[in-house]
This record gives sequence, C-alpha cells and structure tokens, in this order.
Amino acid sequence: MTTPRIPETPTIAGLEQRWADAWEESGVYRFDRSKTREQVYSIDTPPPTVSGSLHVGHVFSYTHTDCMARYKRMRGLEVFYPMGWDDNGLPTERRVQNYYGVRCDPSLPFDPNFTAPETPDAKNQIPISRRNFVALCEELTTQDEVVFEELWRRLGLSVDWTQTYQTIGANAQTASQRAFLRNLARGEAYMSEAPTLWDVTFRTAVAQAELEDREMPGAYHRIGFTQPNGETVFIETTRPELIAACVALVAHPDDERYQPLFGTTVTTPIFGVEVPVVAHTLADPEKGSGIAMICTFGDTTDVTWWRELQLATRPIIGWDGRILQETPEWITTPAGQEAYASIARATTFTAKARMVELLTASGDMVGDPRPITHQVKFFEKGDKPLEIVTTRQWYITNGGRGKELRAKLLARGSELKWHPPHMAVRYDNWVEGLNGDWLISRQRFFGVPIPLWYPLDADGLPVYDNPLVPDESRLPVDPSSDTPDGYTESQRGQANGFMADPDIMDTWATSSLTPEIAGGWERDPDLWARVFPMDVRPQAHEIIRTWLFSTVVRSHLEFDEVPWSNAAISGWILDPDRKKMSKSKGNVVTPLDLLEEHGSDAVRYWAASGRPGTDTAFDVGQMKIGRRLSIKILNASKFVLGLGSQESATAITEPLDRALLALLADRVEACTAAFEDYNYARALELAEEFFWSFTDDHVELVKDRAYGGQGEAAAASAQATLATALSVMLRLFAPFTPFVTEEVWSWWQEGSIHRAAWPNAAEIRVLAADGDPALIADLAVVLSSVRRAKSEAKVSMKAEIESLTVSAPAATIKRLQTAAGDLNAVGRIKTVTWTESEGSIETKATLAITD
RNA sequence: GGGCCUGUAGCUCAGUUGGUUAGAGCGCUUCCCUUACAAGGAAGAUGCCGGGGGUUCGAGUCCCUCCAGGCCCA
Repeated sequence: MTTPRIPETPTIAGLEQRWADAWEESGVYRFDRSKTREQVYSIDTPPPTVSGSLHVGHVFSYTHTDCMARYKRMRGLEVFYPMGWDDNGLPTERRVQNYYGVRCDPSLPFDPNFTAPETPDAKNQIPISRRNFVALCEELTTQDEVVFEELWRRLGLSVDWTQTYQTIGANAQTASQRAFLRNLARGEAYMSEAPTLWDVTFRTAVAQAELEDREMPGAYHRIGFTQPNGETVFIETTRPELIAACVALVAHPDDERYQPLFGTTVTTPIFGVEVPVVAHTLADPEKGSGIAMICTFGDTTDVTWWRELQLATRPIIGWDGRILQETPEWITTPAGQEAYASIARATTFTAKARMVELLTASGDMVGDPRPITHQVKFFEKGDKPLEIVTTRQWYITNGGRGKELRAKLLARGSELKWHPPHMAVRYDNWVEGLNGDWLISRQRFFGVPIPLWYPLDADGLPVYDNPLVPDESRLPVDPSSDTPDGYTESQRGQANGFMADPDIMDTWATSSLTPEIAGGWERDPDLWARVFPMDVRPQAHEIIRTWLFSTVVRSHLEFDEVPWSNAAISGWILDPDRKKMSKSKGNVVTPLDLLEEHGSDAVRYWAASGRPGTDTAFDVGQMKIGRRLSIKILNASKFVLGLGSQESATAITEPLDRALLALLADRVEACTAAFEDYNYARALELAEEFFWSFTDDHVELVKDRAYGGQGEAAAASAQATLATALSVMLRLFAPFTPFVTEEVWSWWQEGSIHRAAWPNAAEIRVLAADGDPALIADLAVVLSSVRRAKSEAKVSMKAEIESLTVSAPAATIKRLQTAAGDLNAVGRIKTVTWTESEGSIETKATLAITD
C-alpha cells in the first residue's frame, strides 16, 4: 500500500471525464480472450436504436446491466460486454428521409456524384437510388453512434468499446444471411403466397409481432343480400367497400335463424355475384345481425374462414391500399361492372363513401350507418389500418404452425432463468398465442437483403421453387447488384436469366442474432467458443415477444440450445403521472443534461434503486440522494485515510472494532446473495444502509480513539478497522458509483477498483474474530438516547453529560462495557452507572450544568 | 374477455421462508457551525399496510373476493 494521496477538498466535479479517459487508456474493461467459457460472463447487450435519441429509460436499464457487469467482473469473471447499434430498419429510413429530404426509389440507377441537398425540403423529397439511400443511412447512423458512445462513456458503462457492432454492418449482414440460408437448407425458411397483413403506407408486409390493436370509430351498415326465392337476408358490415370482394356469408352453425340458409346461395347487392352461405363457429351470433359477409380479405377472421372453408379468392385491394384498376372477371353484370369502375383506383375511404351512395340509391342499404368503436389492427409504426393482401413472402418456422416446434420453444423458455421470474409468463403466453410462422420478408430498402435470386424461365417468369443460393463464402451479398454463380450480369432480368429477390429481411431477423453477431459466430470461432451461449440477455419487457423470442427461435434452430442462461427484464420509467415516459408526450428529459446536473454516479444511484422488472418513477430526489452519497463517500474516505489508517491483520483488537467487522461480514454476504439473484437494487440498499450507520455511529464512536485518545494500540485497532471497512464498502459501492469509488481507490490502492476482488465475507470474519455484532445495535440505542437528551435540551452535541444511567440485562451491560471508553468519549459522559434489569435498554442522562 | 404486475407515511420506495411496539430516504417541525463532511449533523411528528372475508396461537406477508391503476394478449 502506498501513502494515501488525498486532495485538500475532494469533489465529485469532473470525475466522469477524468476516469472515463483513464479507463479508456488503461483498457480496464477490455475483454481478455485468453479466458475460457467457464471464466467468462457474457452479456448480450441490447443495441439501442440510433435513429431515435437516447432517453432516460435507456440510462435506467443500461445502468442495471452495468451494475451486474461490474459485480461479475469483481467476482473474478472476465466480462464480455459489447455494445451494438441498431441502425437497421424503418426508423433509420424515416430519419434519413426527414434529415436529408430524400426518398428511396429502387428503380433509379446509382448516382456516384449524388450529394444530399443542403437545405432539405421535407415536402419535396428528392428520389434517389437504393444504393445512394443506403449510403446516406450509413452516414447518418455513424454520426448518431458517436453521440451515443459519448453518453454511455459518461454514464460509466463498463463496455469494451473495441467490441461494437451495427445491425446493418457487414458482420451483421453476413450473420443474418448465413442464418437465413441455413434455415432455408434445413427447411425452416420457406416461401409462401398467402394473405399477408399489409401496411399500405410503408407498402410492406407486417409480422404478427409488429401488430397492435387500436380503438377506431366505425359504423355498421345494414345491407341486404338476395336469396334465390327473392327474400332478403341482412348482414351488418363495417366495410361495405369490400362487397365486390365478398365470397360467402357466414353464420354460427347453431344459429337457428340462419340454419335454413346453409348450403344455399345468395346474390351480392350491386355486383350481382352469387356466393354460398356457410357455417363456422367463429361467426358471432351477438355481433350485428349474426350473419356476416366473408371478403378476401377484410380482416384476419376472413383469412381463417377463407382457409378453413376453402372459399374463392377475390381480392380487390392492391399494394397501395387502393381498389384494383381492372374490373374482376367474377363481376359479370353490366351494372356491376359499371359500379366497380366507379370505385376502381379509389382509396378504401373513398370507395366506402361511393358504395354507400350506390347502396342507398339501390335500396340495398337499410337505415343510416350505426356508429361503433372497434379494435382495428395496425402496424405498430404505421398510422393507417392494415389491409390484407395476397403476396409471396418468406417465412421462418417459429412454432406458430407446428405443435412440436411450439412445445420445444416453450421448453426453451423454461430453461431460461427469468429476472424477475414472473416475466416468463409473457413468453409462454406469446408462444402459445402464435397463429402463424414468422414472416420475415419486407418490401423496404434499408436492411439486410434476402440473399437469393430466382431463375427466369424462357418466358422471363421467375421460378420461385428453385431459388439460386449464394455460397456462404460470398456473404454478405446484395442480390440486386451481385450476380448468382453461373450467371453473368447481362442475364439479369432476361429470359432464361435470373432476377434478384427484391426484398429485405425484417429487422428482427437480424436483431434475433445479436449473440451471433457480437460473439463472432463463424467469423471468430475462438471468440465464439469463449462467449456462447451467453450468460444474460438484459432487455425491456415489451419486446419479450419480439426480440427475446426471435433470438430463442434462431438459437434453437441453429444450435439446439438457448442463447443465454438468464433473461434480465427491466421496467419502464414513468413520469410523475405514472405514464410511460415517451417523446411524444413531451416529458422526456435529456440524459446528458441529467448527468451534467446531478453527476453520473448520482443518476446511476437512482437507476440502480429500481428493482429488476419494476416500473420506476423518474425521481430527481433520488438522484440528489445519490449525489449526497457520493460526496459522503469522498469525505468519509478523506477522514479515514487522513488518519493514516492502514489495513492490518493483527492490530484489530478492540471489541467494538471486531463487532463492526462481524456485522460487515454479514452484510457482505447479504449483498453478494442479492447480486447473485440479479437484485442489484437490494445489494445497493444493503450497502448504503451499512455505510450510513458506519459514518453516523461507528466513525463518531471511535473518532477519539482513532486520534489516539486511548493510547497507541487502541488507536491502531480503530484505524485498521476503519481502513478495512472502507476498503470493503468502497468495493460494495463500486458497481453503482464507479467514478467516486475509483477516485477514492486511487488515493491509496494500486490498480482499478473495478478489477479489485469483490469482498469476501470469510476473510472479514477472520479479522472480526470474536466480534459480537449485537454490540453495534446496543451502542446505537445508547448513543441515540444520549443524542436525544442533548437535542431536547437544545444544546450542542459537544455538551457534557454529568451522568448516564444505563439499565439493561446483565449480558447487554457486559457487552456495552467493552466499548465504554468510546461511548464516554463520543457522548462526553463523565460517569456511567450500570443497572441490571429485564427487557430492553433504558437510559437516563443528566446534562452537566453550564453557564 | 384471458393472463400478469402494482396498491405500505404527504412523496419515492424497502419489508427475506408468516413471528415482538411496521422501516428508510425525501419533505415537514425543533435544534446543533462538531477538528471527514453546512452540498453537513442530531432529535421529533406522521400509517384502518387499497376494501371485505378466510386460514392460523399469530397475516403487510398465505388463500378467496371486490376496488383502483398499469402492462401484455384476444
């Protein structure tokens, strides 16, 4: 141990910058890849979306992970703690469109001389080629990532900054395409032409995991269909614009009102198309008139009916959400064709209004539309209701259509250790509720391309059944500019040539591979062997169904194991009104401002107070407490080290000192147990509580002795105890307040506290020897009563006590008397009278007469 | 409609496998400039532990039910 170098006036100001720089220089968090898998603790860090801005919620949850990382590191594990940037996907596209005032038009050729407009006009976006667009995406996300890294460093995340990745980077693309090709080879990826949920704004397919229901106003329109005998049967529909797409009417098989109709046909109004009346249990007798029209396709129930009842396919809505131009061949009456012509190319909104006019004029619609509110499916990022369009898409099996796989994935979920445990239910519920495989193709531009081409036949038509697959050594490929083996570029789009799959993959198809991307799967087998399967996936609860689940799916399919052993689920930050903090609500505080105002340790303290999985209020007050704690750590350390205190295995002889260490050993054990249970918040609470009573009571009790008031040996005991306890407490706090603890550590210890050993309760117990923890509690009672006497008399704590009477059981008295010297000194007590009694400690203090 | 979480002091939250008079911090009241710390310290007040019912010698803790808030899924 070196002689302590203590600043005159310790301060927490500026610690962040100084230590962030020092850590970078020393590489204290750099992953040592000489360690084996058993010696490693690997973290599948969530890559934040860089196209958004970091908010307080990020600071909150990333701090949790960092506390765990720092704890594990101090436990002697080599922590693999990478950082990824999620720069792949729609949010980036949108941001680039707005930032540069451009839009992607894939039909345009690449312009090597293109430069982004200096004054972007969001209303007149310049169309640019896909390659130019992607270049802008990369340019902007790179800028964003610099800002993010700065903030993370300032927050003190102990990330190994040499281990970063981008979800759109070459490594991610390679991993994503490789995983897909292997899924394909094993039959886990397949193409299917099927009704697909479709966002008309983004013009892309949408997966089940990206859906959300929203309450929307609608109206029931009561519309008559004609039976062969001329009678009318009335349905109620919210979507009269789809009558042209009607393929059947459906009622519940038990519904006596409609039983006579099953097996007969009716004729649709306006268009005069004959459709069957069918029975299905999903038809709700309570809803509307109890009989509904089935269209291809109005909603997902239509899809179920269509599939299970094997009905005709009569789509009328195109990819742009408008009614198809060409009059369908199933509409054969001139009146029907004329009516169709009047809605062709119209939006569904306009078509609906037009149909209501027609139906009203013809008398097929009865009464006024009856307003209702109902749940409508939306793409979570979209703002128009989803349509259902039949398209050719790629899927990956996820148990949504196969019971066997589903059961296996449920079992995978239960292999994980969830923190907190109840989060496992969300996984189970989601997997059990899946109703289809995972749709992974997207009709977008910025993302990982589906690495396939299709041969074109003699007529120039694609042969989808026989895709052209690149060799893995060629990855990543962009099929729109790369050529399949055995073909030349001149054959692109030509008969007997080839065409590229135009689509990209769902961002989750790449994000589901973060362990593979970060861990160097197939790219760095040496690293991979040391980190996979990973130890923990930290993430928020709302993406259990997406990110967590899809990662389990990929790992199960590729490796037949879970990707990590623990899932640590963080809660949300709530604003004072108990609402989730979000940008749109305008209640988000900028993280950097927060760190500057309160200090990183203080903000971390607040974050670490939030228990795993529990939503936590944004609370500046809690940050102030953290700041106070940090300052207190500095000052208490200055006191202890300023005495010239040295750790010593032999000097600790005084009963009070030994009692303190005995109590501390217990506390270390409790902190360790809490951390092992991923309950960092409990660990912090335990450390903090001990520390405050240490400074309030123990330091005051031994101060006189430590200064030498009771002789040299007694002083040495006090000092050695103070130094030992300080060292232990600093290490207990290090995961939470890394800056201030490192600062103090640097005054008197070699190396970084963040690589120091986590305190060992057994070793402390050796020093504590026969120390009795009960003494600490007893002394606290007596000390408190002495202080109360002085406080009630409104005198200084320095005031003398003429006499103190302590009544307590004999054993307690005996124990207290071992610290009588310290007690008398701190209380300035002239004489103490000990009286034996039953029950709790009672005291009576008589103040000395003062002038 | 199904599932899950939460409800403890004015506020933010602890409360271990049921076990004495229910805790902390902030805030509030009254004091104390004390040689680590006034960005400090001491002391004090404050609770039908959401309501009701049950199990138990004993319930904030376990069970049932209701209420309120939140989340996920239909």
